[in-house]
Amino acid sequence: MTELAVFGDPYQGTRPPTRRRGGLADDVVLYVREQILTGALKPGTKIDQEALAAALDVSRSPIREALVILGQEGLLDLIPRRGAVVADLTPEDIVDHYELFGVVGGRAAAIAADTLGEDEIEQLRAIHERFVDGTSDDLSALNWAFHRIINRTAPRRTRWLLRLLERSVPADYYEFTDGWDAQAVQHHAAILEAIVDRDPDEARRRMEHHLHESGVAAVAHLERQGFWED
Amino acid sequence: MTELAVFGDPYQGTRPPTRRRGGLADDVVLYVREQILTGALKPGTKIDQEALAAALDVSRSPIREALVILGQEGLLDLIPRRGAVVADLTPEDIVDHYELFGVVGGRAAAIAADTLGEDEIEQLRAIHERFVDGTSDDLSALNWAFHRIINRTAPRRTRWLLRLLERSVPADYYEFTDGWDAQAVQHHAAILEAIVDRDPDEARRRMEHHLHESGVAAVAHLERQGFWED
DNA sequence: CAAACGACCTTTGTATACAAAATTAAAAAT
DNA sequence: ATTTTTAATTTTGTATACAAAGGTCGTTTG
Repeated sequence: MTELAVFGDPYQGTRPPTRRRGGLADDVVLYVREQILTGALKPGTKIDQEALAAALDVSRSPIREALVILGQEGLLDLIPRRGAVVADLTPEDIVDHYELFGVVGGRAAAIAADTLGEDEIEQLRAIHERFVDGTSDDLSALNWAFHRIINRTAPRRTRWLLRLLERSVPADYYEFTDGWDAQAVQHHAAILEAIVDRDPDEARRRMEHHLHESGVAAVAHLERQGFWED
Repeated sequence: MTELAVFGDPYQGTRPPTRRRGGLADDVVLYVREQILTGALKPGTKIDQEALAAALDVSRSPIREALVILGQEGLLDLIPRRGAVVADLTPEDIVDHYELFGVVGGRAAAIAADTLGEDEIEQLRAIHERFVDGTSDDLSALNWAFHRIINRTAPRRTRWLLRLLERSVPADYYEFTDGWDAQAVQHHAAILEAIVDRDPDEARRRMEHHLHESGVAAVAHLERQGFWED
């Protein structure tokens, strides 16, 4: 894909940015995170640096940097001098995480209700329309775009935390849960309404509710997938 | 200090644990974070890995791991292939950060109001008494102990986030602000009351308010210290 | 037979070495 | 004189080498 192709992309700004390629450590993070969040790496499993390095065909340097990042995200427990272990990730953790997502995202929604420009509200409405419509092939991208418009008005530190919370949890999975889209449409509609009404408190409550339910859906989905089997 | 001394320590559990010594990277993190949060390292300053390594007399390996951690904390901007730069830290960032602390700590307080055992409430009251009294030499430790009892009942992920938020912000400074202790006593009393009343919603509101005011105090203190001069 | 000790092996943490990108400085061209 | 190009230098990212702590397993000792 060339740089120029972006200008013709109808999804402009409705999609997570294709991460500007950093170093090998980023790749390792992506790989290991995926392994953990899909359940391929079970809690308690020790990460052998040398083995991982060999498997991904890189040296231990980027491996170690990746482990530090995943440790900061809470996905690994880093015990000095005895290595990294996959952290527990119980249903309670998932629910808790989405609840946190809720209070932080709720804050963003409240701010959005206060500060979003009319033009941005119009964008939000347009995206929501397409989401309701459901004919779009990429509902996940539309969902992301909806939240993005709300979140990007939040102050810097709040945006930072939202990005952090977004990364370190199973996502993009529950979105295909049966009936989830219908529920999400309802939630989004309610949030949009509160924002249009310039009602920050209601926007916050509804965003909290939305993310709480998303957490429940995520747990249900993971359970169905056998994430906690064996 | 020997291990055994702990058993005779009257401050048992009222003090942040003296970090179990990890690797050199931890030391570097502590050092650089201190430099940033005291204003010695101004936003925009580039971190020269080699120079830092030389200054701290370690190799670049632990330096790089430290920079990754500080990047995750949002104190550094890590730009691939061109190094680490001290991130902006405006008054708005500080306020925002404490506001986030508020919503997360508020959640913890709400949970505490619901789930704290009578014995723990008694501990909380005892600590608060000593805090009110003010004769203790270490008000900061008592303040920390108060919050700790509340926070440790929170679920795992919430505790993780609280620790993260606690680290990456100027703290322990505003505590010596003129009049802050008096205000904190008021706030703590109100929070304690809500917990005793088993009123989660009020506990949350009051904790949010407490941390909001703490943020304002922190900014005022930093401004007075000339943190944003030059 | 169980617990404790110790030699051996493995794995982590740190330092150093090397390759490639980015920055700087100098030279050439407009 | 200013801008562009190109060569030299610095600095990052990655790989490898080395030292020390941790773990293992067999032996010894009570």
